[in-house]
Amino acid sequence: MRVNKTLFSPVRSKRTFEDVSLQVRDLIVRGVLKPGDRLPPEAELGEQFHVGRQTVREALRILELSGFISIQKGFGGGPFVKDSTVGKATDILWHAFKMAKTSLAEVVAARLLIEKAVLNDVFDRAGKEDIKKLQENVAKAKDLIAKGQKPFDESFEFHILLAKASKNNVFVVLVETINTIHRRLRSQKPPTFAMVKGFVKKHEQILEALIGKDRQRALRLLEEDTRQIRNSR
Amino acid sequence: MRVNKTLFSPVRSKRTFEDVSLQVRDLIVRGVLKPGDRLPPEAELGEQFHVGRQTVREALRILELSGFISIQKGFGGGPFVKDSTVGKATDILWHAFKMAKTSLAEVVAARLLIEKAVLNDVFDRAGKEDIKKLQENVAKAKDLIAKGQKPFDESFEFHILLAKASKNNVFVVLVETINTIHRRLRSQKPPTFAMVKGFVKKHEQILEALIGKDRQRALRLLEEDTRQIRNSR
DNA sequence: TCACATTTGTCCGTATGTATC
DNA sequence: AGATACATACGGACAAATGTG
Repeated sequence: MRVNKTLFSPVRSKRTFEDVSLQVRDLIVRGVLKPGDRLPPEAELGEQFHVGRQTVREALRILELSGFISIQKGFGGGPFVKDSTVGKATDILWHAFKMAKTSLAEVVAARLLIEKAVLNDVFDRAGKEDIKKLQENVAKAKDLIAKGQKPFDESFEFHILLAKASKNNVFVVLVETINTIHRRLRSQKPPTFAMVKGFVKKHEQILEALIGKDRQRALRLLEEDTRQIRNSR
Repeated sequence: MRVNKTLFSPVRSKRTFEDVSLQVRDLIVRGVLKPGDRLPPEAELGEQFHVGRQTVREALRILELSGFISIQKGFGGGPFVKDSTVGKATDILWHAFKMAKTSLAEVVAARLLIEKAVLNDVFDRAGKEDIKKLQENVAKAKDLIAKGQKPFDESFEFHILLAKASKNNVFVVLVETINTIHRRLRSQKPPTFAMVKGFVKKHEQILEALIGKDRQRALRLLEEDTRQIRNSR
């Protein structure tokens, strides 16, 4: 009796460009190649790996989409090692949600639950530096408002800083991802000046509650903040 | 004064293969092309888009890595539209966490907080069908144990079913992502038979608490279950 | 401003591997 | 077992972009 090969052999698809991309990826993940490093041009990579240029290009496409490298054309150009890979994951998840016809309400509900869990952790773990960064963020946002500008990025950054104060990198990535998706979902109608002003006001109050160690008030304020964002559609 | 081009022109979509992949991706996202559909072979796609085969191939690489299509070789093969795009995002996040040197403790903490939030929602939203699916899952796991096999996938699936019972697609994706990463982090030491048996026991108790509407007990059991998994390293 | 070198982007022709009928 | 249809891979060629002198 012949062994069913689907049981034992789905391990290798034997595609050369995958092999090449995996080799380069490992060099980056293991830190041999560091952010900012320039890889050899396509032709030279082909010589070193003993493969054609087309194969190299397909490997580079994979690495580029995965966020490991960026590519610049022309003199002095070529593939460069990038530092962050979160953005591309956000992009893929965004399309995954879109395909699954995920509603805005679902995203808001998920965002609220996660940020509440994060905030709860922040109360136990935040240090002086974290508080300081949050204060600077709010101060900058208020400054921009005073100048008549919308502190859109600062308003977004506040939530990232909160996640960082939880001292858990997973939360930073999750909050970044979900909030980006949330922002994209309602991007057709950007918030008005009054709305952003309301966000900053809430952020200031959350920060006060955090300093005053008033956990329940902070959680309630965060909920109001998120619902405020939801209604901005 | 010359306008800084980084302010206005980061829109560059000058690359043909990006254009091609975007066009095909939109057809899939908008549902014109549905899961299981077979796309024309590379040569024909090249003719329709008026581009070369290499350009088509690079576009297909992007779509493949993004999880929108899979590619089969040989007669009757070609690019096929896939249904789920979550797996690739998980892969990218996994490497992102790895590069950021995220610890197992951080992943476990994040997983626990999210699953507790999800379980809390499940108490309000789960219907009869959800309970039934969870019961079937536990029954199958117990059955495998009785046969002396490790119900590894079932033990994983239980948490996905819980997320689905929350009726929020975002949670399904998040739980799937984090749990997969958690599993990979401890994959060097797979759980023993006794451990998996312990998981299933906890799952059964959580299900009982869910049916009995004992929210606090269910949350406590979930915490025990997750900590049990952590200790299996 | 004008070449000029470097490197990616693109196309074509061709050959080989692979899965199905 | 052989023909077919498809992806995979190579090499050559030229265009386009980009920085240098």
